[in-house]
Amino acid sequence: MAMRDANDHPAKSPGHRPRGVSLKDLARHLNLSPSTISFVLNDTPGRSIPEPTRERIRAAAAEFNYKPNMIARSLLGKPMRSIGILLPVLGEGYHSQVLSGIGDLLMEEGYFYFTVHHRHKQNLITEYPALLQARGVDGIIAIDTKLVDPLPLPTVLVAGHTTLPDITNVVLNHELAARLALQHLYDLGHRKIVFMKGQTVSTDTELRWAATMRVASDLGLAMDRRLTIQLDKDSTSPEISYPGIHALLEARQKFTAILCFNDIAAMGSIRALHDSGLNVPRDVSIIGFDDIQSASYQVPSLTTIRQPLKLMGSTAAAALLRRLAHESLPSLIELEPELIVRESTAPLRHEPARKQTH
Amino acid sequence: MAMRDANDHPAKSPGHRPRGVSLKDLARHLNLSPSTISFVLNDTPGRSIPEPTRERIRAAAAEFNYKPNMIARSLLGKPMRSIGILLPVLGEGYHSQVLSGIGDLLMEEGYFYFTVHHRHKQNLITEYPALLQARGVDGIIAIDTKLVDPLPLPTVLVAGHTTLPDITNVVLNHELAARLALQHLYDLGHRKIVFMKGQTVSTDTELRWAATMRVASDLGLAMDRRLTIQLDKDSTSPEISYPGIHALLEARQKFTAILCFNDIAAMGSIRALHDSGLNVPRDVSIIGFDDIQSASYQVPSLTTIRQPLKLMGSTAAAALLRRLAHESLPSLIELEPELIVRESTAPLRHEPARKQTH
DNA sequence: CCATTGTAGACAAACGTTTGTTTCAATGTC
DNA sequence: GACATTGAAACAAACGTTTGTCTACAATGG
Repeated sequence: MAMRDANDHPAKSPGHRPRGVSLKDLARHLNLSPSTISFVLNDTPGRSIPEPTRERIRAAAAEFNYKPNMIARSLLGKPMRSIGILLPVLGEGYHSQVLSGIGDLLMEEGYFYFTVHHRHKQNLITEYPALLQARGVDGIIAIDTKLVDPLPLPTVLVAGHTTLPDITNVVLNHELAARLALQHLYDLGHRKIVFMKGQTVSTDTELRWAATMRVASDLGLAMDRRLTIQLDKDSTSPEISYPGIHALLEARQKFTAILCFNDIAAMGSIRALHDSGLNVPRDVSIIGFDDIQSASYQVPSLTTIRQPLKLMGSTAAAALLRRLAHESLPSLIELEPELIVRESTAPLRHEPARKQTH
Repeated sequence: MAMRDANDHPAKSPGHRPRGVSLKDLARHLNLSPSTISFVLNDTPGRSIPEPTRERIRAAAAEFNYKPNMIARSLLGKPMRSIGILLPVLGEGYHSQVLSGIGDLLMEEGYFYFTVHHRHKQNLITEYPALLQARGVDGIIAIDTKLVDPLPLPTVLVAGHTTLPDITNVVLNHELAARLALQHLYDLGHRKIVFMKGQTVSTDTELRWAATMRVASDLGLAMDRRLTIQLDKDSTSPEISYPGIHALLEARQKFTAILCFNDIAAMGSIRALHDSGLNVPRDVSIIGFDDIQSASYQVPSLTTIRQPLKLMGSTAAAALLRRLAHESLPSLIELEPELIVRESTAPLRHEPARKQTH
């Protein structure tokens, strides 16, 4: 049962990294060569090993909980079965949900993954892929990340919108998203709508804005520059939308609805309105974007455009695995948003609106 | 500038894993031996290499963006500078915040990490460490995970409460947490308090419950079995507390405050009360636990016991790195909670409470 | 002038796998 | 009985590093 010889200290020479049982250990124990064991454990075709020997080997492998060292294996060019995920920031919300979708699928398929956050810093974005490669990842998934150079490894982007060759993008149908949101507000009677533009670091910002503009003009909705909020703080906390809403109220702008860039901003907006004595949805309708987990448990719960975030994650992961298996892939995979109507939107009241805000 | 010879296809034989520039490539280019380059790049002491040569090597390394292959290096027993993180589930809330604290510190120190979720399944918990080891991690951090066997690698636990030898636990001072929460409710005049016990899978459940019992008895608060909610669904969504609250209302129990197991449950509780026509904090005071990011942006915002989650994460990570550097560590690191008073708690009203709930 | 020392490197082994090739005995064929 | 075939396994090279040892040459000292 004792695997190692008596004089074979578990922690060896200077570089004493704890290591599991090796093929060699097993070989010594079975009086076989490492290669024979490798053949059996990998079911390598074209090698004749009699069944009794195979049994003996498999039994010993199970007994000593032998796991092949992926590191040695990958040095030979075999896949390491681990991948790298690049994202702007850890924590709640959008990235977290996508990550969760990726993680579920990868673990199911027996892949492990590194998570790497770069806070949109360009030097980190360019540096990390090589460091991941040095750790043996087979491929990379980048979420909401602006890639400039092509990566040295198979890559799939979530919300990436790049035209780099050989890269698959998993994106939302922003045109439909904008249509669902604006049509909903329009049908409720809203005409004075505040538009919120995302932070410039976010890769979705431009596409979504353009789509929103197009749909607004289709519906004959006026685009009033003064009813536009530009998010700037690179934060994942609801305070991002606080200053913008506050400025609007200060300037005594009239509006009856806000189309928020995401649910976090929607939460902040509700809070800001609430703090100024305005009620959602009585005085102002709010529509969010993403449908993060807490959106349905807010008071009021958020009407929002659901992005299938987990699905986007798992789709991206599945795409990368297919690419690793040398299947060919489309360069664009578009997923459909969905309007989720909850409490934060309501029909326009026709009584003369609020007057005093503070 | 072209690094490889003409006949040296970038994608070689069958096992064509894309690989970066190797020491050998560099050696060929510089007409030096790999070892010499290794000496220079690692500043190995006791080797005499003249400055001009050193410069030449460093220049070439920079030019070709050479990064040492950690995999080959780790095969020799050197640290791989990556670690494995074990946690129950991805997504929002507690784990996510701790993870964020760990991730920040690790990346700052140039470490990479695998994230592995096991959904409290015992077979996965026992299996994953060996698979992480096979991928070369130097150590493991486990969050809210019930370990049974000692791991083959240096380990730090967050909210682990194990007495396994050689393991450092990073935990909250639950005694103080319970005192802060109950004293707050007590001072507001509440005596009929609902206690909520966490899911049995959560490692914090027992300690927190025991501490709560002790403090309650210190304050002379009655423990009414009928005013106890046992969470059971293993979920991170607010619905976990919905059934419990609902049952309480059905049974027409009288209570004026709820001490929730975490903020998620608090959100669900507020929602459940709200749906039954009860207002928080007017009719019932709610106190949460954790202070997750969205706690302050709820309406009403949550009074809660803040766990320094990010700090717990970074503390655990720092501890692991110290252990990897062979420094000795205490087996317990206790961090202090903090009472955050917001809108969800209020003084007890003395008018006869609500009567009809539906 | 020859022995000693020091300098600037090259060389080789090792880590744990995979895999193409070789070995050796037993069996089968003429 | 000589020879080819096959079965079962060992052997060896390779992957990209690190590191202990070795070599070639120049400079120094007496």
